[in-house]
Amino acid sequence: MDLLADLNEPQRQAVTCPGGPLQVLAGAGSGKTRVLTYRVAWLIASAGVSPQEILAITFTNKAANEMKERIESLVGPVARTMWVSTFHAACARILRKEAPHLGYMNNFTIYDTADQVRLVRRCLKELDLDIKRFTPKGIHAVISSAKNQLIGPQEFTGMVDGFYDDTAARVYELYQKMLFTNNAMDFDDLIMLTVTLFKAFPERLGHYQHSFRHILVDEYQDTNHSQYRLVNLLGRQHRNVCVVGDDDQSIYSWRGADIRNILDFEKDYPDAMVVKLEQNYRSTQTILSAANSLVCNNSDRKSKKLWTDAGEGEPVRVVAVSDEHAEARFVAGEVNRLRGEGIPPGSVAVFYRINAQSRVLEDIFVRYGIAYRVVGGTKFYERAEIKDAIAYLLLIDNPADSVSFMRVINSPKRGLGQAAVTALAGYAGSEGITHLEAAARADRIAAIRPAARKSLKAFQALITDLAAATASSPVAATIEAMLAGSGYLDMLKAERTIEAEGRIENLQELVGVAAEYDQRAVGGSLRGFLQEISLYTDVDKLAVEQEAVTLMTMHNAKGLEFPAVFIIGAEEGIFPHSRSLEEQNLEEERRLCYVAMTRARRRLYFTHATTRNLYGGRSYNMASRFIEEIPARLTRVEAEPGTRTVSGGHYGKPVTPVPDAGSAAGTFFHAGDNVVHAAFGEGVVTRVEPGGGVTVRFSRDGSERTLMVEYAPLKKV
DNA sequence: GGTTATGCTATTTTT
DNA sequence: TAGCATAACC
Ligand SMILES: Nc1ncnc2c1ncn2[C@@H]1O[C@H](COP(=O)(O)OP(=O)(O)OP(=O)(O)O)[C@@H](O)[C@H]1O
Repeated sequence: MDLLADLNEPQRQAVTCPGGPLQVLAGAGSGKTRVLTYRVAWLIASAGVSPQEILAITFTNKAANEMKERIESLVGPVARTMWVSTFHAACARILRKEAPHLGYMNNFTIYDTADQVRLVRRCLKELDLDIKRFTPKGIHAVISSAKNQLIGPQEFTGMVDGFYDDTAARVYELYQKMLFTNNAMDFDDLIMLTVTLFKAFPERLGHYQHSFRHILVDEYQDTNHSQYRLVNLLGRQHRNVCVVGDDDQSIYSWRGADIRNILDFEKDYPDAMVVKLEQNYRSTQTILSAANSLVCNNSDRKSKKLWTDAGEGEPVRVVAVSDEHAEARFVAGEVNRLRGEGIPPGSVAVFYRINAQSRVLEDIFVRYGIAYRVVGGTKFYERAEIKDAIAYLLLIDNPADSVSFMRVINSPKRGLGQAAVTALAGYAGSEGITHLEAAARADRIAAIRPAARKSLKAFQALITDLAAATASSPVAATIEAMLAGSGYLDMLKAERTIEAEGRIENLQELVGVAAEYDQRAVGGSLRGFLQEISLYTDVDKLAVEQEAVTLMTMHNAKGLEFPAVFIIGAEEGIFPHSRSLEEQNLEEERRLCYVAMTRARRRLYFTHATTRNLYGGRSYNMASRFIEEIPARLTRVEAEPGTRTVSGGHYGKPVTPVPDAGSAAGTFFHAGDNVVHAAFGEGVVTRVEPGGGVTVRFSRDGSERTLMVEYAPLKKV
């Protein structure tokens, strides 16, 4: 069987394990994901397991799609009926069928984090609590972590004490009630309610236990308790549970992930077969040794061997720069240099600790003309206009959804004030009807003025009409009709600003996404579309655009690999982040560093800046302790000219100056260059000034301005 | 009731 | 710094 030809011996052993509990605990790049993928393929192709009997769990939707594709390429289209998804998506799929058992409707809405926090805020207000003291975010975090522990509202109330937690418990109860009346669930509910369902309806559990003959979980080190329980319940009958992971790569404890899940697997399944993988197929020996030395500073870990036959490779480069601009310029210059070494920009990734760090990088990349794409950050689906549009669609699909109703009832402005909306909500509550139904009966609500009544009724009619039309029209058409009919598009057009144009473009992109869905999904529906995008994040659409540098947080980098990796902002306070230090999470930060480093195949860089602007203030940071945890023999330490380090010479090695990456104005702009400025438009360089300035004459108004190259949003054309 | 301004605040990581 | 929420104002 040629499936097995792509595997080494221990991998083959894991892949062909006939059944029973199986654990693969192994270091980075040792082929764990490959094992999982091939095991699924093998089960289908050689063990007579039907694809429908397989449940494979991945960490992101993107990883799920990749795995599906890979399996399909190994065993053919039969693979399409497998369940390969995230925990959340799998549970959502189960609950779409089973929700009525729990009193929810099948078309429940899934609230994203912002919706959840908004709902908590509403609960706090309803209970007349001090929002300053009990911040919606804080309370939400408490509720979320309770749910991750499978602690429902009543149970939570019963077990906590102390004023804060008691208050949180009251909010939790109301919050859960509100979700229920809105026919909505939050992310954590997806898992918790699935477990609840299985506990309350054993025959439903039996059904799924029976149908999932094999359960496989990737990135098992980042599962939380509720997910653990779920796997445990589902796997009870066949006991064909295969988990794959690396305790050193557990980086989501703040989201409830519990490293004990993987460490205790053998306790839960004493008969488990345990396979170790020790050959790394990704990185050079230098990178591996560096990462390993680093992570050895953690206690409480299962030590793992890891070797490679890829050779020594280049030293890890550690570069000191003066500030974040110099840092970005260094990276940009290096990206250009790497091209010459056969590493195109598409093979380069830049990782940072916090999203805010991407800004400067983007600025400089634009100026250098380097293509890049940012993964994560302000996400497409979190933009206000997209959320508004989706809220309309959700309301069309689920008239009971009061959060969506509230979101869009006055955007665009419909002449409804606080008073009218409150009266409407009150009426809906007392009559036990939805907000939308209440809008239809606006005439009966005394507190609402005639003009407002009229627009409420019009709104209700709009939504109802759109809902009636959805069955017979493609999703894209529904969205277009909604944008036009609601006046949303007109509102943006009337604004006549750059931002509004951008928003219109975003909405067009949404229509595009829907059109793509219409084409692809046979028997597609508005509901299907909404369900698909409700669990969708930007990481999932990380398209393999060639030639663009990838910018993302280290968390997003999990599971990926790149020939060259830059880890920027390697400074105390940033990485490790000061907040993590406060919370005693140094070891998790170190694991994050380990994950980031082991994404690199051949080249690895750390940069740290003496000073940087962050949150509006200037800070001076020492180089990250993580840098010092890498043995000096594996690194090459350098400093850009003019860089002074904070603590001075704490490296074990003399510092070699690095040639300037080309920041001087002269190297970038020449008299006669055509340029474009973000605010002033197109122009031409008339003079290059000493000291990093250029004089540009702008064609728009004929003005001449002298600009500092370092700061001006100026680009060659 | 709507608009605008100012005033605040919170800024880690995300399915 | 910027993004949001509330307050003052029209
Ligand atoms: N037997 C093998 N022969 C050749 N290449 C392999 C083999 N096994 C894995 N690889 C390659 O090694 C790389 C890492 O594999 P994979 O992503 O499965 O590892 P992993 O253990 O899941 O990594 P991580 O935990 O770091 O995300 C991939 O490029 C994969 O194609």
